[in-house]
Amino acid sequence: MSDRYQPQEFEKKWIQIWDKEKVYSMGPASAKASAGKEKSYVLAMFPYPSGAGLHVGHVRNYTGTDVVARYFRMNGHSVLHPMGWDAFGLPAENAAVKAKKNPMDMVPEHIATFKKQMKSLGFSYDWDREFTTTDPNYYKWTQWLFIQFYKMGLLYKKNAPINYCPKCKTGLAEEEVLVDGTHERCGNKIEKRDLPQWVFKITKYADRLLSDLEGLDWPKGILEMQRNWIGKKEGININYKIKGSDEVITCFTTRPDTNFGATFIVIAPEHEFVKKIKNEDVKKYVEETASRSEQERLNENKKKTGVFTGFYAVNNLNGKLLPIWISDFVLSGFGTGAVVGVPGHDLRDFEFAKEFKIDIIRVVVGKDGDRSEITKREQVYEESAFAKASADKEGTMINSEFLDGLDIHVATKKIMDYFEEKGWGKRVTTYHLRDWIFSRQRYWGEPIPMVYCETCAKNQKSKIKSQNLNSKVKSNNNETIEQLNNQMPGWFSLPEDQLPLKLPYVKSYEPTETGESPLSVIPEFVNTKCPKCGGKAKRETDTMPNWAGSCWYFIRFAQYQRSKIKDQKDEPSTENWKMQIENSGNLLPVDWYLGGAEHAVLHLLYSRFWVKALYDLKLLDFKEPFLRLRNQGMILAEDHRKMSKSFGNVINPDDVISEFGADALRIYEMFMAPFNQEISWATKSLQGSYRFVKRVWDLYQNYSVIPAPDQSRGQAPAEIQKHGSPIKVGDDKAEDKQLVIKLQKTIQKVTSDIPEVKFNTSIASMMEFLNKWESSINQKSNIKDQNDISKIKNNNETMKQFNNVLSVEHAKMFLQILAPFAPFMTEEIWRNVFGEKESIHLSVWPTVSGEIIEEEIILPVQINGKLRDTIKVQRSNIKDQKSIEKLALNSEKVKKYITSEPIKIIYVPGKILNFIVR
RNA sequence: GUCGGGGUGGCGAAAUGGUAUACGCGCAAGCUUGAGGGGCUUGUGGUCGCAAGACUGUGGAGGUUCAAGUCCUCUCCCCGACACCA
Repeated sequence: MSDRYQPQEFEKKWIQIWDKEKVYSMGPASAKASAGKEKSYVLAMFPYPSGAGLHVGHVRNYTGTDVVARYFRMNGHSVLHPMGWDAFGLPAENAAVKAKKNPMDMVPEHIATFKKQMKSLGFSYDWDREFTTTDPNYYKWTQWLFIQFYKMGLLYKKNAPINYCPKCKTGLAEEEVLVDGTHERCGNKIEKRDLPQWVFKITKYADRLLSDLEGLDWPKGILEMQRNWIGKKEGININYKIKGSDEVITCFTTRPDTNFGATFIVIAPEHEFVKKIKNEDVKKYVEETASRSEQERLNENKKKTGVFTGFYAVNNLNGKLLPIWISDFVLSGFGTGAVVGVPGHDLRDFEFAKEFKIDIIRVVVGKDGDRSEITKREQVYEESAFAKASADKEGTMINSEFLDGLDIHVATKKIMDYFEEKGWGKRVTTYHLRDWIFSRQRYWGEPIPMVYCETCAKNQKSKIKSQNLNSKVKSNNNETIEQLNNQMPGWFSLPEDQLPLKLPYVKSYEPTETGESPLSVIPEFVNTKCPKCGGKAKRETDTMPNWAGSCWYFIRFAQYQRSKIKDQKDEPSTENWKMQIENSGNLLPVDWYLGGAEHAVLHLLYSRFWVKALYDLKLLDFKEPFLRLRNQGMILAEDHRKMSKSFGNVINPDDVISEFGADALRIYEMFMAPFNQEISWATKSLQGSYRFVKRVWDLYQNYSVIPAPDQSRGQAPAEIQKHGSPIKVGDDKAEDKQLVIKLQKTIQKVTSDIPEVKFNTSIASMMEFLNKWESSINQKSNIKDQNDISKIKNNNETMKQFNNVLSVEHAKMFLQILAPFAPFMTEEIWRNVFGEKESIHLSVWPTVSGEIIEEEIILPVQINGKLRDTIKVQRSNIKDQKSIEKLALNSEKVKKYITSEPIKIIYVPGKILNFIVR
């Protein structure tokens, strides 16, 4: 009698045994890596441990990652598969505010829940390496890194606009601002306020962040999003003299080829030149636009607004006067904040010209014979005046004197050269990427390890003044720490031995009235000694954003070995950092990084930036953190909406596990759809996976009650087991050959699918094998009446012969390829049914030797490309076209369609036979 | 608007240019009566037909090829990201 499948009973047991046996701990990495093994660093984006516990979406991501990790582990790689907690940041703080607790107290509780859930799912993490970003032992290093970046000149402090809610009197994070520009809590309009902020010079790395994308094995879409975010544009700054003034307006354009078509200039309301205009209309317009939020401007979208300044600029090319306008459609933050209007070939310029009745001149015509020229005034404001030709990035120049007849790309180059020769313009590269505001006026983050000393600031300032009399401080990208200090007089980083700068445990930590950090009202925190003069000084009270901890956590997993290397020093210093990297056994960088696409830009960009900076500091010897990236698709609720408490449609993994077991949940989530695809939960489909798991279980239970009938088929020799014996057909006469061939194919399929992240088809192929295995048993038992199968299955004596269809050795191989997906059940069978001493998860992945030996193949036969019949062909015969043709022509179905001598016969060996008849 | 990803049964989905719909769900019939989302067997794209079988079929229209879901051209629709970036 089969033992019933009761996963709840044995899953708990294996969690404990795996922990005890340290099955998934890699131990000191340096030792293992030096053993000449290939390494695989397999990482899932670590979670923010919320109070809600693990989501089935987490389960999907972590299971996929776990399958990959287990696969490489069984394939002999040295696998690093860690887990930790990203616990700083706004969500945690908000949750704590709501619960009226300190996040410091809540985080450990949440982590405990997450960890318990992860263990119940059987993820093969090396828990020896676990840490949370909120642990001072971790963030002392985050702070240390901040200091290194500061010292290399990557961090500076300046006034920058932050989101501020006047009603709540507090600074806000981007995430708290809704799309319509209101505060998510009170619904009030958000203002921008200038407050001093720490800013990261990420723009210095823009080019490298862009070009290094080349070598990454990432989803195309993510690469494209990063490229767009960096937004490199090559163009030219053209200087226009203002008539009757000494002033010059510089416009950035990527399309100087159209410059003969320029009819106006527009500057942003924030442009420098605006301040010099004394004109009531201008003043009014600028005030109006300032009072409207960026969102409002966008919402009013279609209609262009603007005001004429009364000034004209001169187009150097033809001496034409260009009226200078002010409009909020020109962004002060991009390019030079001034645009030359070419309404014939830019949609926005066109709309503007239409609105204010400005001339439209066409200077590019399409290649498709569209040669209409706009000359007549009446035509000018017709839609047709806007020529798509140049927007489509191809066309030929007209009305442009020496450019006439040239292709636009040739013309662009030529006129750029011309502008530069004449000294009217200069080629420039601009980026969409901005420097990264790194300050948060919030409690729940890493304190920024900087101190401000007023006394030193005064001294420094006077010193700079005297210095400046002699030599000017050059501002370039290679500032020394002294030069930097001169730019930020009075600011000092904490000495290394003062790290960690701990976040104080306090009762009240809610945002303050002034928009300053809550830490600023804690005197014990603020007041300190100046690291330089020893006098009174004040600490920086801003904290780091939640990105800080996740920027380098993957490095920490590899380098930090806590109990493993007892003498490992962990006090932040360059020496200790380098020592820890050396001891990390070349596990870095990350080989497989799996997670949601929502981090396409920010987290992935910031991490890449830090790694490059660390490379420049010679603290790392690689330039990219994540070599391979794969996205997991979201799981929606059964009703196709997002899972949410308020909808009441949340599936809790704990409930699923207690009902179906962790293996069934894992199999289902891997089988439900391709890994990267969004999918709705379906409990019905989960049952199908449960059924599969159960059927596998039942089949193997029959082995448990029968001692291996034949010693030679029992335990494979230990040697072979160690090195993974190749599967062979025909060793065992009793076996079903066709079934063994199917097993070979299944092993091949799963082996090639897992590294391609094709978990769904892996499982499908194993299901196919199971179907075949069962039907083979049915066949062998000569069951005529299918209804009796269940009766017979309960009879041990009858079952004995059924087992003969697959040898113990082969039955174990199937178990092995299933093991990454269903770790609990396979382990239970591996040890209890087959009596193995060591975990199946440390066993060696089965291999398939040589070609698959298939005696017969089924060959489709077509007539005129239409399938008419299939014929069985001996594999040995496969290259003999003549005999195969003959065989095909024996078929009645084929004969029927061949009424005359075939004109042509196409034969692709083993694939297809196609007769072409008239 | 720009970029990216997609359109295949009732549903989730498979298919190095070579038997379209594997695998799973659902459904139907039969069996098993331990029928409170239990098990087993068989069937299941559409149309016509008692059947054998025939025709048709991967959003649409063309094309390349002995052969197209797959390659090329055009087009329609859906999803995601960015968006007045000059």
